[in-house]
Amino acid sequence: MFHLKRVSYLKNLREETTDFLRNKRNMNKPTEGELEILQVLWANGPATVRSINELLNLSTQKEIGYTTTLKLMQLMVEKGLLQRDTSSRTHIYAAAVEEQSIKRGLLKQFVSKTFRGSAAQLVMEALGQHQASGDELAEIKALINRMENDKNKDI
Amino acid sequence: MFHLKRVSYLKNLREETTDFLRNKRNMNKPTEGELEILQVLWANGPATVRSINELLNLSTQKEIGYTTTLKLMQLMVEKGLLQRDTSSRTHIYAAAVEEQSIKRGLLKQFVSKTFRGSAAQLVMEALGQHQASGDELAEIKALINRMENDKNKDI
DNA sequence: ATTGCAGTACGAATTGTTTCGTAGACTGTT
DNA sequence: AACAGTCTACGAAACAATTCGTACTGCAAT
Repeated sequence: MFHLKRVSYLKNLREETTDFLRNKRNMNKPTEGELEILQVLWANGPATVRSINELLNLSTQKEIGYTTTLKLMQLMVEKGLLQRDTSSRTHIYAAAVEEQSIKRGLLKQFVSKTFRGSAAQLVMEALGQHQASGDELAEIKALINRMENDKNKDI
Repeated sequence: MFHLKRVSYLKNLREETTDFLRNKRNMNKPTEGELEILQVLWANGPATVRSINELLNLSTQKEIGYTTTLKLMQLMVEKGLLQRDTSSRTHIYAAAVEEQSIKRGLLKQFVSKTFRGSAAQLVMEALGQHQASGDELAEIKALINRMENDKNKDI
C-alpha cells in the first residue's frame, strides 16, 4: 500500500518534469497551428477565440472548427505561449512570447536543419528567388554595409 | 446495394487521391527526420542504412536505433524521396530529389509561415544575427547588385 | 551442417498534434 | 421561468511521425 503510493508519487513527479521540459522546448518551437495563432495576435493584439477563428478561416480554404481553435489556444496558455484575461465571460487572449525572439529561434533552427547552419546560404537562396522589392534590396544592402563597417572597426 | 458500392468506390478513389497528394506534398516537405537523411545523402552520395545510421548517431546525442533508420528510409523510397539499389544484399540508397529544389520549397514555406511571405524580413533577421562572414557578406552584396542591375534593365 | 552475424521486412506501440463532439454554465429575451 | 444563443471545459478520436521488437533470410567461418 505504502509502496504503491510511493511509486505513484514518483511517477507524477516525472510526468511533471517531462511536461516542464516539453513546455520549455515548445516555447522556442511552436507548432504550425500555434504559430498561425501567434501571428494573428502579434499583428492585431489581444483577441477572443471567436475572432481569431474567423480570421484563420478567412485566409485558409479549409474551415477550421471553433472548438478546435479554442482547444489549441487553451493548450497554448498551459504551455506559456499565450496569456488570457478571464475576468469577463468571453476570455481575451494575448501572446505571451516575443515575436522577435520566437522568430529568431525558428529561424535559427531552420537554418541549422536546412542549410547546415549557413545563414549566407539561406540568404542567397532567398534572394535568388527575387522575392524582394527594390526598396527592400536597398535596405538589405545598407544593412550589409553597416555590418561590414562594424567588422572593420573590430579589427 | 448499388448505392453502397458507389459510395465505397468513391471513397477508395478519394483515398488514393489524398494519398497521392500527400506523397506529392511530402516531396516538397520532407519531415525533420527525412531531411536529416537527405542531408547526409546529398553531402556524401549514396550510402547504406548502416553508415547513415552511424553518421546520424555521431552528430546527435540521442542514440537512434538501426531499424528506425531502416524503416524511415524504406518509407522514403515509397514516397519517392530516395532510390535504392537492391542488387546486392545490403541495399544502397541515394537521394531521389534535388537538393536545390527541396531546399527552395522548404524555404518558401518557411518564409510564408514565419515571415508572412516577406523574404526581406527573413534576410534582415538572418543577417542581423551576424551569422555570416565577411566574404559571405561581400558575396551577398554582389548578388544584390546584380539583382538591382537586372531590375533596372527590365524597365 | 551448424552457428553467428548482418541484413531486410513489417507490424505495432509510442508520442505529438489537430480536430471535434458533447456537456454544462451564463446571458439576454420573451 | 423557459428558451435560444454563445461561451468554456474536456475527453477522446483521428492523424502523422518516430521508434522499436521480432521474424526471417543469406552468408561466411568453423
